[in-house]
Amino acid sequence: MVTVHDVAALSGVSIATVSRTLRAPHRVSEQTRDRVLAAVHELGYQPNRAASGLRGGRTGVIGLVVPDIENPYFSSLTKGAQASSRERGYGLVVVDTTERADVESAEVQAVRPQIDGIILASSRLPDEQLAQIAATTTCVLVNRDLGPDAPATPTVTIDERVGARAAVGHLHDLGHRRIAYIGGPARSWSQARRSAAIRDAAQAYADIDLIELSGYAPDAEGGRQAADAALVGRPTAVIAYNDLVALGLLARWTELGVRVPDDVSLLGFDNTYVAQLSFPPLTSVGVDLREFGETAVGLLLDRIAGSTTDAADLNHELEPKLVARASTAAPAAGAGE
Amino acid sequence: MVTVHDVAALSGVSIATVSRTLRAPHRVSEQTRDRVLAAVHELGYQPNRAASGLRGGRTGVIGLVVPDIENPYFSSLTKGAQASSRERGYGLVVVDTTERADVESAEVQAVRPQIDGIILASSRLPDEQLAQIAATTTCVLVNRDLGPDAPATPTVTIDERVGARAAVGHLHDLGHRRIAYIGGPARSWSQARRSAAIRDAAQAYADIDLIELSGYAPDAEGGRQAADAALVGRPTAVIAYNDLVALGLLARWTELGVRVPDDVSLLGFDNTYVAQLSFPPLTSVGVDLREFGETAVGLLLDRIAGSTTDAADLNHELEPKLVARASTAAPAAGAGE
DNA sequence: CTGAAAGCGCTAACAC
DNA sequence: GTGTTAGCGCTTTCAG
Repeated sequence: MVTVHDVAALSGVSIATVSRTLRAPHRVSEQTRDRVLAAVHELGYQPNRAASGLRGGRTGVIGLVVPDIENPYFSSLTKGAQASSRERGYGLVVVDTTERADVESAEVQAVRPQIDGIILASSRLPDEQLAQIAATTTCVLVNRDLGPDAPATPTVTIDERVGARAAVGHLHDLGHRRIAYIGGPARSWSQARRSAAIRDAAQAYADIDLIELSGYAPDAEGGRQAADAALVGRPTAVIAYNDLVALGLLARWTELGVRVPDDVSLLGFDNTYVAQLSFPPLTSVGVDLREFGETAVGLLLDRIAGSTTDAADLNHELEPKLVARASTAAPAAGAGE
Repeated sequence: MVTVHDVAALSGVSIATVSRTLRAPHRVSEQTRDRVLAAVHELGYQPNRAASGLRGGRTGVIGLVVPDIENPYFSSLTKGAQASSRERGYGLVVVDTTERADVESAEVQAVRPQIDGIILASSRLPDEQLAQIAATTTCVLVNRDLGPDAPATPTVTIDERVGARAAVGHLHDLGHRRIAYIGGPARSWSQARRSAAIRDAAQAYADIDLIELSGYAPDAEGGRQAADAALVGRPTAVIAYNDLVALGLLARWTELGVRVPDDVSLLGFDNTYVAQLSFPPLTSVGVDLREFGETAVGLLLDRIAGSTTDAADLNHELEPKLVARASTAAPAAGAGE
């Protein structure tokens, strides 16, 4: 392992100068700088982040905590976060909590000493515990907030109302009037917001009948489970809690001979890459997930860099877009009568 | 931040005893141990891994480098690795190289000082560079080797011959005699092994005609591109390089009115979770990917713990299994004549 | 502009 | 068994 001492020896300066050359180049004469940099290059010197963090307080590493890295939603988000933290010279440690609050809590405690800040995505932690972490750590919340009376914590969320309006509007434009919504887990923060938004969006149209179901697992299996119930009210279009649920619905329907979009239109949420994998490809509403990850990292890093703790732009709400694909079309004439 | 000093003060011992209580409990009297542990608990003390690594040489962190975390293959592998390293008390830092050798090289250099070892999955690095890393770092190679004359490096690979035999045998059992293989990128290490294995497996049957194509991108888009060419020789079954390619084939075929498995059977590789998302669900050949990740971590950690550098069991070759789903069936009577 | 020196939190000799 | 002490590699005063 090559250290500052090696570089110092080779370039004939003290270790302090080596450190300065790297951290504050303007405080070193140009010719020493060149000599040091040459030595750094020649030896392939790599500052030891652990040591530098120990002394300087900053570790150069941030954490990203997700419930399930296997979920395409979070893997795309992670990819964006990774790219953007690398670009800004930070390391990223990713933690998969396997959806468990206890694991999340333990892991956050464990990584805290070695990071400058943390991004908690779709945290499963109860409000008080989350508030406590937010109060003692530089952190950014993704897909989650703490209510108005909680300590000011930056959040990045999705504007569900915009998404719901896009979804419902798209279906209405196509001519759909009976629409079913297959909701996710009853206690989920996102499900609560999403279903409320869809209800509101539907109410804006006097002629839309909305059939609401909920409580399904937010994955393909949940979709399969919901496949029969979804069609009970004879909707001409179904909105699924997310793409995975939509894919489950689609698979089971195809098995049963129900055709999409001929018999029923199908629309997913989140716009994950799996929406493009099926046939027909899924119309889906969501933000660019990599960008989502990048935004969260940007917010956190700005905070760490210590710019203004401007309470004004603490909450970033991203606007989802609808990506129309073949799974939605006009209802068959005479359907849903 | 709470340190050893705080714990020492609260429990009325020296910092050395605190450290000992945590690292070598048997070297401390039972009653002091209890006192220290109580203090640790009360203060919520978390050892600072950076500091401990700096002094002790071991950081308690390992690295996992993957080409693309968004790819279901690697996200499942990562999930397994994460679970197993957590279980053994190690932190895991995941690096996504975005398939670029230069990024991989730079990132490996950057994380090296802060980790005890590294897992390189499907490395894009040229042999010499990889050999150089392997020589200077405790590492484990996944889906890649260095040839027989290279420095001894532990490897976890998939036994492609077993997989190919399972795939071809399954199709032969169903009655298929004309089989097409849609290969991946020409220069890929896995593609080279996989196509050779399939060729060998097919040759074991005198009555099988194998049609080989290759050079397609290893994703759904590659599959869509290959959809027409795949059917040119009128095969009754098609084996795809991986599940993503299979899904691309399936989507495009469905679009064209070609039915799976009625018109043609389809079989994927890797057994990623996306194989269960389509309709029909994909028959696929592969190992349990989480287990794959766990195995790699286990190997690395055994190595770090410093057990025998037994050259004997350096190369772990996992046996893939075929998971039969609805995408494969007997060929239609009179097909492929 | 540069060097000497103090210490970040921790572990591993080495004394007692 | 337990405490004292010397650093790990680095940054950062403080002198010069």
